[in-house]
Amino acid sequence: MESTRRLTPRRDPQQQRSKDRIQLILEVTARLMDEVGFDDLTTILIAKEAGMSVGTLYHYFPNKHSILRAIARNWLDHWDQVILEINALPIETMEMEEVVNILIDTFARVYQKQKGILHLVRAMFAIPELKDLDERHDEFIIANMANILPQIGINKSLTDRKYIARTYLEMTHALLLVACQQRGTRARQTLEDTRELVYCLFLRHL
Amino acid sequence: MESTRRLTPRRDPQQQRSKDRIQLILEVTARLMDEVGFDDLTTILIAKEAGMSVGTLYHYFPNKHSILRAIARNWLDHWDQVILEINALPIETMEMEEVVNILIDTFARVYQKQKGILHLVRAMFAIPELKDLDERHDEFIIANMANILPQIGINKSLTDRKYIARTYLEMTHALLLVACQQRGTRARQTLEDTRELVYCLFLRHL
DNA sequence: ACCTGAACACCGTTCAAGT
DNA sequence: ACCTGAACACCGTTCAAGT
Repeated sequence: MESTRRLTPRRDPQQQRSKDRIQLILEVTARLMDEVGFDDLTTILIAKEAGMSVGTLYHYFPNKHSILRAIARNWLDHWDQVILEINALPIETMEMEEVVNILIDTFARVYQKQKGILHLVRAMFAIPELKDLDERHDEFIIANMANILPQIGINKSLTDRKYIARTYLEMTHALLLVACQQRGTRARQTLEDTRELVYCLFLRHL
Repeated sequence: MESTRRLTPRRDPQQQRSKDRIQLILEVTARLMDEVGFDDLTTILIAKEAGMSVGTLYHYFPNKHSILRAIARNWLDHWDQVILEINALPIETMEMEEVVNILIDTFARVYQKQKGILHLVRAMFAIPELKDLDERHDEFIIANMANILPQIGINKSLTDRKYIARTYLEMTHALLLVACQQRGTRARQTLEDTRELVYCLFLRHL
């Protein structure tokens, strides 16, 4: 252990009451992140809004970043689960176009589902302590995509497929965030473009 | 004025000595940003490394963010200038492929030129006070791209062209940052992919 | 056993005093 | 006129004392 700071909750909650409080802290933090912004989000404010003292807050989370980390984890875990489900589909039997549709639709839903996604992504990018979470998740998505690619006809080396998967991931990430900030027709149009560009990327590496 | 915080240097430097010191602060900050990271970058450290007291630092910059803002401004200004130069080319006479090549090559050079580009982009994303800089710049690039598009055969409404330009900007931004983190063949491959995807995006909206 | 909040450490910023 | 750095405000974090 030594000087490495803990980023996980101090201890696993045993009682329902504790679990509720942790959940409450996460919800309050996610809400405040949207309301007061990232900079004015203080631990004392979070504690006050959650109806407890700072001390109690620190009883459940070892530091401020670990709260954001827990929110990020929930989101990334959901995403990981979704890619596993896609990977379990009978992809070899499908058209590439259909697979791309499923990928984009599912990913888009993952982004739209998370409240305050823009702030969360910003936090993951800005806070060094959250970088490892983001990186591990990226690698997980990339590994799964590298597994999907040969099933749609991209029979390259694993290294090459991982490389393609990274390009896929970064591109969709950027464009899905744009779509999250748009409404109605425009948002749908961006999804269409994303779909088409992914299709284009895959065709190029066939 | 009232309670709005100043983000520009306190006063325009009149003497060469002052200009040198401002330049020194910017260089030291850019270097430290890479060396100690974003979080451990304190004003006292910057002042010490620049061989002056905090007070003197604050004589030239009203606050910490304004230093990062000045670095960001320099980069964005360079970029703005580059897009103006491209816009001044006889684009109507060129093939779309050639135009895309020039765009990607030039943009890639803008990204590679900036020392610590990843930290800078992170700062622009994370610090709300720098958001307006980024937004104004985005709009400038988008306006110029919207002007270039009809010259390569994309004759849509201004709104539609701006929309295409945003997709172009976000996509290239994401992928050029990826390329900055890669080396040699891989980096070149990412540039190739970016080129191809932009080409694909433009063809789609022809 | 769990909670509180004053106290501590640290960093951004200021300003009275020095040259 | 310019510079210094102790002092102040504020926020993350801790821990002795309370229930």
